[in-house]
Amino acid sequence: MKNKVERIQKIKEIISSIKIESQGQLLDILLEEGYDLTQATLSRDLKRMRIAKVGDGCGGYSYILPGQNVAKTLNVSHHSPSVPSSNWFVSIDFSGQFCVIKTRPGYAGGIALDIDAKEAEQIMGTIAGDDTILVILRGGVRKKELIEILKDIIPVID
Amino acid sequence: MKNKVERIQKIKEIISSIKIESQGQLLDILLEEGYDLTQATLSRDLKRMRIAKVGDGCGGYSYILPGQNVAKTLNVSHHSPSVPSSNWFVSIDFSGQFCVIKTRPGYAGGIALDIDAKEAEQIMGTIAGDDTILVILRGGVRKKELIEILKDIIPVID
DNA sequence: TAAATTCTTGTATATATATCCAACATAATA
DNA sequence: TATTATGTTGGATATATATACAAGAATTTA
Repeated sequence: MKNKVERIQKIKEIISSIKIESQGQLLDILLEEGYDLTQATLSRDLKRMRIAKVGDGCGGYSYILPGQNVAKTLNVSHHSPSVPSSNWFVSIDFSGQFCVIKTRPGYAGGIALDIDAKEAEQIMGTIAGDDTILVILRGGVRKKELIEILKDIIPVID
Repeated sequence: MKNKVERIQKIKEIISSIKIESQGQLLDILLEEGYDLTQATLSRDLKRMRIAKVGDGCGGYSYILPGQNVAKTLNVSHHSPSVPSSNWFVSIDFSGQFCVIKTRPGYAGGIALDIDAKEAEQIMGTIAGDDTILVILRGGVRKKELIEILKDIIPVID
């Protein structure tokens, strides 16, 4: 099956570049890209590839590659029209006066600028690496307050 | 709900000690242990805990904690941790929930990837510059715990 | 305390995912 | 080549998992 090798590669590529929330979503993208397969096959592929589905900390789910943090930058075709607008988002976590937002590789800096631009008094500052943003909050600021501030940057937040 | 905290702890315990293949199996164990809950609640717990279901490589599935490494299908660390003389390492410091690792110029990014790849639940995230890595820990994580996680990467640590 | 708000949960159900079976393809062996 | 074994897939379906909703705790606020 010549097609299978290619398909597996493509799945990796997609999952490492945009946020996938279900097999159905991934299937749609693959079909649009011209691959011919069914959900049954996709399920088998994901099992063999050891791709995992986990909560994203934000009310949704996300499929992740084993060791996805070892990020290789791919030349990805972003022409899929069904890609959600928040395709950079990976996860969000809170701990004390900090919030850590994980993004797809390369997005952290840009998103941090957006957050800074809101000039919210509750936010003391942000530090961004390549795929992680640290948001430092002023004392006593609650999780909910920050979510309120971020909700138009992270649309899927709940 | 006083019970919830305990239950969450128990779930971690079970998943880290025996192989769980489905929520149903985990649910049965919890019920036997005297916990009173339904599949719906368990599903929510697992989502919040970011526990993932992945193929086990042997025809089945396995639930894993965020800290447990999924065996990667490919690619290994470039600068082998087994090399005793870690010429990149400069210093390590702890302060509250932060750990700052200094490296020789240019190494920080690569080492940070290795730290991320461990997917340790105690680590909330890392941010790397050129010669400095900031490791952000979850609340209550002790210095000793982090050292245990890092000892593969920083061989000289004690 | 009362009222309002925010959690937590179970039931019932919707949705998502895995797998049985049969068909066909591919590869290996005689 | 013929035969056998192994692998891949889709369709249908079974199974597993997620969630809307409502009820009742727990927590906060007035």
